[in-house]
Amino acid sequence: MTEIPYRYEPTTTAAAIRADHPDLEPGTETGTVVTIAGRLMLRRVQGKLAFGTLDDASGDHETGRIQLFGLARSTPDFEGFCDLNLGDWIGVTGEVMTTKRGELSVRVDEWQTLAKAQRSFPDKFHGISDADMRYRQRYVDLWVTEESRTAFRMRSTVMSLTRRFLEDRRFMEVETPVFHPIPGGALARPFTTHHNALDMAMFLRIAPELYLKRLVAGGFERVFEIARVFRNEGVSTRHNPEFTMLELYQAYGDYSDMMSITEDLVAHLAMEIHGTTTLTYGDRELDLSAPWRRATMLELIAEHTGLELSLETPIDELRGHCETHGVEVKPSYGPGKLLLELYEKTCEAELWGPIFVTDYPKEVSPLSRDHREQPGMTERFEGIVAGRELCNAFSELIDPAEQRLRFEDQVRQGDAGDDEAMVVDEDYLRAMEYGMPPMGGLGIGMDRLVMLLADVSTIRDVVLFPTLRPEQQ
RNA sequence: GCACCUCUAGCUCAAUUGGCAGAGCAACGGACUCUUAAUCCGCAGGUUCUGGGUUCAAGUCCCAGGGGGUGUACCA
Repeated sequence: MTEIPYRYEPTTTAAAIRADHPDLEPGTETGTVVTIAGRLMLRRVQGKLAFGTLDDASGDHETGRIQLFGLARSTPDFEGFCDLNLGDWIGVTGEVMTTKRGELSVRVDEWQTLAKAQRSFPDKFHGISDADMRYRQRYVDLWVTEESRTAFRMRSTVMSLTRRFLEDRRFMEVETPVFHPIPGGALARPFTTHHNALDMAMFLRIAPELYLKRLVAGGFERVFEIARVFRNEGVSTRHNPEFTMLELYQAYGDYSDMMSITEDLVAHLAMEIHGTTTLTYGDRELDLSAPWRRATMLELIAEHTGLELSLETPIDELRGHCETHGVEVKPSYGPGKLLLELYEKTCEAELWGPIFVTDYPKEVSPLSRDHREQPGMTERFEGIVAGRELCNAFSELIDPAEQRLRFEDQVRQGDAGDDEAMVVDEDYLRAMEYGMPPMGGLGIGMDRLVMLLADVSTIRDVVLFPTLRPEQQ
């Protein structure tokens, strides 16, 4: 039985050794003694010599690995070293040197098993191809699949850069409840749970919006939250039941300020991560540089279908156009909802973008403020990139009387069978009644943003543990 | 939810028309003093996702179920 130490103290990493020792001649002995730790990914035993490849967390499959060089005459328990299995974790102390063939290596002068792999690692060359296994056993995937490590490192970088970007603009990060007594802030079906001591139903949040706006009413003029939200919907390459949304609210701003922040943030992330705002997504090029195109929903419908429509268009005519374009409608839909459906089915997927689609009907925007020029419309926009909604933002509705009317309209839609309609949130109205300043609000789907930056086509490649059915016994 | 595809050794994959389930890697035993997915010799490894059916004979065909993938719907 190998004794496993309780702690181990590496003095450096594979990447650092590489960086510190570029271009050594074959057969060099540097005199530098290091201690490193990681996982044995490859092994080549040749009689009285043994070569291993150790991976650690310091880089990718090129930079984050280093060769180990063991010799029968100097490596303690050489037999044991040769018997190590792929997947074992080990610590090694020895001199940094190059082999006769010039490969930078650490000579194994001392070594220590840190973990035995009791299960055999996947094929060292082919890795894992079974998607199911990659998601269920992410702990294996991360070691074996280079792209997977890269994507999740990038995700972490995106979150970190986003925080810094917003803090630099005087936004304050806050945390609001995940358990909501009333689900609100978005149109979606919630997950329900129950609090035993309080004996009450609770809902996992579908959006942090209403709490964040309460904070602005409370005097925190610029707030943001990177919020895990939960929606009880189907799963797909673009949807995971729990996902991460950035929401921010800025007092005294409006939706045009939100467009600027969105453009600047996305371009900033692209520059920091890729050094350019021109990315490849799938097999197409994507230019994220500001400014993004802006067009109203009605303009886009006209562009894609040739139909000049408006909220004044007779409703039967709108229904007819929906039918022509294969859009399913319910009798309860008003003109606003019909226009939105028409836009989504005929335009959205065609927009490679990036583009801000502006001016959404009041009927489908219960939390946005009336458009200052277009009656029946609100000052709302969605950012569409690569045919997908990336963000949603508006000049926030701040008038409690108007908000009450919007809520009541939602209740009517709910009574008419829309199980995603909102309900009246009296406390939110009370907060408004104390006075809520004009503000702009923005929500960005962070998972989808990372997908764009990492050039992956399924959300499961940017969510560490995506929702799956439990494995059968 | 619906449609299509898929499931074979720990991993990656073969298996002709329905005719004895195989290989590489890993593991295990051995050889090898400069390897780079090391190489060589040897050994072992299976409820072919599950359950039914057709057949002399099923990994293969049929039915039902399960997991996964893709598309579609739902999802601002």
